[in-house]
Amino acid sequence: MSRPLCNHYAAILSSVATAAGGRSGAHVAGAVHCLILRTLPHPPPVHLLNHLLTAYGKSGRHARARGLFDAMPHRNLYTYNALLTTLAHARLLGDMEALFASMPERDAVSYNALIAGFAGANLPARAAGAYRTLLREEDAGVRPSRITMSSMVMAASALGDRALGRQFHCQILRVGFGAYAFVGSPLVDMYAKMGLIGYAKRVFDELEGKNVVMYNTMITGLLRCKMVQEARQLFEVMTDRDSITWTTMVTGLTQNGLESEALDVFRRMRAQGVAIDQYTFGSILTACGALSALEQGKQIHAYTIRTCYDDNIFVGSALVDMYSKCRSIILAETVFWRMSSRNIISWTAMIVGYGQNGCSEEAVRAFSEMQRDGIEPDDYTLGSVISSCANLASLEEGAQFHCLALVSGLMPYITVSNALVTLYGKCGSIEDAHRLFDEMPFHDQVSWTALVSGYAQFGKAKETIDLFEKMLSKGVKPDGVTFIGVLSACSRAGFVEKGRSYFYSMQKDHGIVPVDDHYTCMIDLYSRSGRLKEAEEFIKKMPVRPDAIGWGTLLSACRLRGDMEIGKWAAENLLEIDPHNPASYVLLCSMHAAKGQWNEVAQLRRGMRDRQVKKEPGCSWIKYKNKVHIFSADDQSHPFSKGIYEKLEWLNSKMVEEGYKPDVSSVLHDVADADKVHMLSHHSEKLAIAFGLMFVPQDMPIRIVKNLRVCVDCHNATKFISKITGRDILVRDAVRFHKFSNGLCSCGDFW
DNA sequence: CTAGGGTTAG
Repeated sequence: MSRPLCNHYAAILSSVATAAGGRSGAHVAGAVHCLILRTLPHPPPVHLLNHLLTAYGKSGRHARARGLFDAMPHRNLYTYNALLTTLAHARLLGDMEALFASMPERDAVSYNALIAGFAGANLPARAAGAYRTLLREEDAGVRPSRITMSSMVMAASALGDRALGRQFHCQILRVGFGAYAFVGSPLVDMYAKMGLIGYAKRVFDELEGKNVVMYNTMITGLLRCKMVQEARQLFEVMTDRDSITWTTMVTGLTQNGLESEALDVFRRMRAQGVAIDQYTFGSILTACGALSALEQGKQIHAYTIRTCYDDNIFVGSALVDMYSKCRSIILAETVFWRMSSRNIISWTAMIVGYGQNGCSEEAVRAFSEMQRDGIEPDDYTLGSVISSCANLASLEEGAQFHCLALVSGLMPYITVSNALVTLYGKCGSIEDAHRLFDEMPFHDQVSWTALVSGYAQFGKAKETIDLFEKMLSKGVKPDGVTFIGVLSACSRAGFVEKGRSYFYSMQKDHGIVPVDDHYTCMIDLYSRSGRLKEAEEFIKKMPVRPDAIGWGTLLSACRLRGDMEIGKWAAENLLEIDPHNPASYVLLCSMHAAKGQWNEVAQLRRGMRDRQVKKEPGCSWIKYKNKVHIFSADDQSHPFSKGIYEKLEWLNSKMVEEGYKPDVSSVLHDVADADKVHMLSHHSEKLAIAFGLMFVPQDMPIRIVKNLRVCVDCHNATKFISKITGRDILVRDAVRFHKFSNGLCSCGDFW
C-alpha cells in the first residue's frame, strides 16, 4: 500500500524541484509534507524526505529545509548534499561552510555545491580554494566530476580571468570530458562573456548531441556579442525551443535596440502557447518602455494580472520602469505602491522614474522614504537621486547626498561622482565641480561631459572649449550631450564661426546625428548674434523642422531685435506645432506690446482664452534654514512681506541713483508706463532677492531659483543690486545659470 | 531513488 504512494509523492516532489519552484512550488511541497506525515508509517523513508528537502530548497524555502533536516531521525549523504545545495543557492555561505565541515563523509557533489556557492556569490578565489582542497582529498577517493569542472569554468568566467579559463578548458580536454556533455555550456558562456566569441563558437560546433541548454547558451553569447543575425539563424533552425530560448531572444533583441522585433518574437511566443514567466515579462516590459509603447505595455500589464505575475518583484519593478519611460508616472506610482514588497531595484525604478518625468522633489522624497524603510541605497540609487537634486538646483540637499556618498563608501562609483560633478555644475558651484572632477581617479565620457556642460551653463565659453579640446586630446569620445554644451557655449559667447565648425565636425568627425537640441543650439547661435537671416536660411536647409523650442528661440531673438517679419514666421510655426504652449503667446504678445500694437495683444489673449491656454505663473524661491520661501509677482503672503517691500523700495531708489532704468518692454499689459514700472519692481525674483539680502549671512552668496527665464529687467536690476550691496547673487532660471557679482553677470548678458 | 548547467528587473 505505501510503496506506490511513496513513488507518487516522489514524482510530485521532483516535478516541483525541476519546475524551479516559486511560491506555488513551496505550497505543493508543504502539502506533500503533510500527506507524508499523515499517510505513511513513521518514520518515512529517508529518500522521500530528501526529495522533500530538495523541493523546499528549490522553491526558496531554505528555513523549511533546515527545519526538516534538523527533524530527520536518519540522514545520509544525500540529505547533507541536498541541504548543502540549498544553502549554497540561498547564498548562506557561513551556514554552508559549517555544514560542510560537520559532514561525516563527502563526495564530489558536496564539493560541487561548495564551489558553485562560492562562484555564484562572486567569490571565485574561494571557489578555487575549495577545488584545491578537493584535489588533496585523496583518502576519500573523491575525484572532480564534470560538474566540478563546469563550476570552475563559471568561477573563471566570473573572475574574467582568461588564462584561468583556458587552463580549465585544457584540463577538461585532458581528463576526457571531451564531448563536453555537461561542461560545454559553461565553456561557451565563459568565452562569450570574455568577448572571445570565436572560441565560444568553436566549442559549440564541437559539441555532440547538443541539447536546448547548449543552444540557449550559444544564442545568449551571440546576442551578448551583438551578433544578432547569427543568433536569429540559430534560433530559427532550432526545433525544440523552450521557454528560455524564446525569452533569450526577447531579451537579446531588446538589448540590441531591436525592441519591435522583440515584440514580434513575444507575439509568436504567445501564439505558440509557450509558457511566459517573470523573465519574459521583465524583458518585454523593458522593450515596451524603450519604445514608449504605452498601449502595448498596458496590454502586457493586463496579461501579468491574469497570470498572477503582477505582484512579482521582478515584474513589478519592470512595470514601474515601463510606465515611467512611457511618461505615465501616476501609473508607475500606482503599481509601485500596490506591490506587496519593494526592494532596492523597485525603489530605484521609482526614483529614476520620478527624476526622468521632471518630478525631482518626489524623487528626493522617495529616497528618504526608502531609507526609512531600512533599504540602503546603492551607487545606482544614489547617483539618480543626486541627478534629481541637480535638476532642482538644490545645493543643500545635494551636498547632503555628497556627505552620504562619503560615509557610505559609494563615492568611488563613477555614477555617483559624475552625478555630483553635474550637480555642482548646475548649481553654479563650478569650482566645486572642477575640484571633484580633479579628485576622481578616472574620468569617462559622462564625467567630461558633466564638467564641459557645467562651464557652458556658467557662461564660460573659452574654458568650455579648452576643456572640450582637452577631452578630445585625452582620447575620450564626446557624445551628443557634450556637443550641446560646446554649441551652447559658442552661442552664448557669440562664437558663430567656431560653433558652426563644431556642428559640422560633430557629424563628420564624430558620426553624431544632430537631434532637436543641436538644431536649437544652432538657431540660437545665429539669432543671438543678430544674424536672423542666416538663422532663417539654416532652418530652411535643416533635414527636419525645428521643434517648439527651436522656433521659440528664433522668436525670442526676433523680439529682442525687433524683427517682425521673421518673428511672424517663427510665431506661426510655433503656434502650429504647439497651440497650447503659453510661451508662444507670451513671446508674441511681448513682441506686439513692445511696438505698442495693443489690438494684436488683445487678439492673442482672446486666442489663449479660447484655447484655454494658461500662462505658467512665474515664481522664484530661495532656501533659508531648510525652508523654501516661494514668491510670485506682487506676492504679499509672506510673513515678512512688509520688510521685504521696504527693502525693495530702498533698493529701487539706490538703483536709480546708480543709473538703473526700468525696461518696460517686459510688461505685456497696455497700461501707463508708471504702472509698468510698478509691476516690474514686484517681480517674484526681486522679492526673493530682497528676502535673501535680509536673511542670508553677509559672506554667503544668495541663491535664487526661478521657474521661467529671467526677464530683461530683472537681469539688469540684479546686476545693479549686486554692485550696490556687494553681494554675490546666483540665479538659476529655467534654462541656465547666472552669477551676479559686482555689477556683472557670468552670462555676459546673453541668455 | 534523491544532487549539478543556460535567462530576468533599476
